[in-house]
Amino acid sequence: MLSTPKLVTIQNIADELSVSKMTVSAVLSGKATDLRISASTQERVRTAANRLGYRPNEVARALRRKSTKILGFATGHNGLTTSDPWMAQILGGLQDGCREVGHDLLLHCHANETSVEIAYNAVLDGRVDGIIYYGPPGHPMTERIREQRLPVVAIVDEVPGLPCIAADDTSGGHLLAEHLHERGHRHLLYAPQLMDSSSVLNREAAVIERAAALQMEVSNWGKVTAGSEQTFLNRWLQTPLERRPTAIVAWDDETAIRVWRTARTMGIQVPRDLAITGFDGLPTQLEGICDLSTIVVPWGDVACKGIHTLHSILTSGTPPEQTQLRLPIALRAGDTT
Amino acid sequence: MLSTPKLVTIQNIADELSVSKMTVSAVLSGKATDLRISASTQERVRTAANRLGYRPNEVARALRRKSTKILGFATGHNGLTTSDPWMAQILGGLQDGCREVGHDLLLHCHANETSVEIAYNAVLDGRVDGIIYYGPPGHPMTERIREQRLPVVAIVDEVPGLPCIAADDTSGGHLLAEHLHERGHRHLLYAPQLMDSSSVLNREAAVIERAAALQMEVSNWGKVTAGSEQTFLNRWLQTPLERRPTAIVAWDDETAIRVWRTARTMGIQVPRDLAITGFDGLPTQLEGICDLSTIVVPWGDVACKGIHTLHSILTSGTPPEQTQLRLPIALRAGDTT
DNA sequence: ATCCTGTGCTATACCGATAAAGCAAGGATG
DNA sequence: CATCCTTGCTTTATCGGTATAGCACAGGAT
Repeated sequence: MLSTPKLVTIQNIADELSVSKMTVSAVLSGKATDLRISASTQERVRTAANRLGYRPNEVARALRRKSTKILGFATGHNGLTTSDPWMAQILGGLQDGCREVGHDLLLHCHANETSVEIAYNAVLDGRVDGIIYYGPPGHPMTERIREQRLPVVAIVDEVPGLPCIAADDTSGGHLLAEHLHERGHRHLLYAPQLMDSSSVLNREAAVIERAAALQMEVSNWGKVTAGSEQTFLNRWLQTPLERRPTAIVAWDDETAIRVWRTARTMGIQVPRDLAITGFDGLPTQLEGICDLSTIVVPWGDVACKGIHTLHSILTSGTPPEQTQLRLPIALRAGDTT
Repeated sequence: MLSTPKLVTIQNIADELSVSKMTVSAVLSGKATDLRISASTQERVRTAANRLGYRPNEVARALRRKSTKILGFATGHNGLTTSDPWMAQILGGLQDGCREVGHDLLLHCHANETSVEIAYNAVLDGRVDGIIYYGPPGHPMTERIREQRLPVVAIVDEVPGLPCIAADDTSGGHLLAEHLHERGHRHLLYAPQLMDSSSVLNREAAVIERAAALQMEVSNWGKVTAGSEQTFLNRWLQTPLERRPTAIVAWDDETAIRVWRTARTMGIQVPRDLAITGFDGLPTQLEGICDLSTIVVPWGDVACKGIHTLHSILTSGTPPEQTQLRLPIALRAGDTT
């Protein structure tokens, strides 16, 4: 029969040595000098603990110290799952961060709205010390989180009133516009995603802003949904050359790839006739097939820094002065511009 | 200042109503009839609990019941991270399973060997009730896990002495050999990975076995490492036609794609001159570029079923009779065979 | 009048740790 | 010789719940 193994407690060791359990606790938690435990007793306790294979019960500790040393992760973006490619990077970063600050990571990213509610409750239930939140600013829970001053750090997307670690999407948009300008483009076509994400909106705003500053025209024909690439490109083909954008700036890598693939099958020369850019900088197992020009978002770093920020909030009791952070983002010029 | 919010405890409610905390506990944990609490008192307790926003402290409960209702996940495969594409699917399955059985999921998949040790300790520390293990059978920790009869369920790779949920890799290998036989191939070239994984070894053995049964020849030129695809294919080109394998059976999708890509640049016609198959059935964001013939491994289902198995072990106290499970696997015939 | 039974709750202990105060014995000090 | 300090531990309370036993009171049976 498999079952939770019998635990060796501090009391077992105390009985074994005929000392009080406080003595054992003091020795094993390093407070021996505070309580003035003799060297010989310390030695006896440590030996017995080793022999019996003692491990302190973390649940009991957590109850006493009122902290589980577990951090939670919740997403408020509907439909987002751990299978999404950038989520994998985020998870990796969260784990790295947790290891660095000595906490564990509890996942609450079910692909539905209850995720945030579950995570929110997890804090109130004392299951986690704090939460990393990746979701839209308007989620109903964010209001409660602010009101109750719960230890929550937002990542990737800004949430008013909460500390936030994100990528510098604005710089990313600028870099993209500048890059295309350098390559001689004067008319861009932005392919947006209408999602409740400040990150995505920042990308768009920055491209448009910098493009305008560089005297470039920016068109917007609405989103390129999966399946509508051909229609989209047909419209492009039918546009007279003088009014035709020379580059499509997709809101993310996936869209860019879809457009690129369709363009290829339609005989459109990339980047000669049409340049295409993405945004995300995701590695893919098919890398090399399409060397997409894109902005590399440091997903892992954002997540990792988020954990550190959360940890310092929990440790210091107050949010660090710099709770809004934008991590540097870089252009990766590929073959599509 | 952000910090752990002030908790409403059972005692607060008891004080408020001038009843004992046991009364409150009984009502709120549904044991009211056992303890014969009057309907009016029950009502008063519930009202007060709602008004004060009471939530039971899960840590205190966990201490008493000696179960955290948290399950851990550990990988013993060195270098494996959450960014690996099949890991994303596994994580998704683990989460689904956890939600179904009402537990939380704690991650311990750092990309190094200590992952298992950390997870192992987490059980002993009482932080998690049990563990899902994805790693090689020979990991030193697996021995201790067996000895101490810890609640651990292996997934994907078999570990002697532990319950295991895996994909039916053997059937997958058979399907692959049969498929290639049907397409007229009589000489396969197996591109293996030498890794300490029963899953991968099963794939290989099954392909070879069924190929032999179907009178097909199977060659093996060793692994195709990243970068050596060209050398590998040159050897293939230089092999006289009559001794040349007509299909490369790669141990996984990623290798298959690498070979396919290189073959294409070398002007080798796929599948006319050379067929290529993978194994994993991963969705990719570049899907459509290469419609690889592969075996679809139900990673998510394996993980989810693993959670259910672990849960039933913890609940029943004994491993269910059927602790070795192989989930069905399917062929997805693409354009490369 | 006494015993018994059911109702409705309270008291106590416990889960496994830690914080804080207490206390006995021995040596130093006045 | 009485007082104080130091050493080396022990005692008690606490974290926030739950399990178990107990107890006061009312009403019916004997």
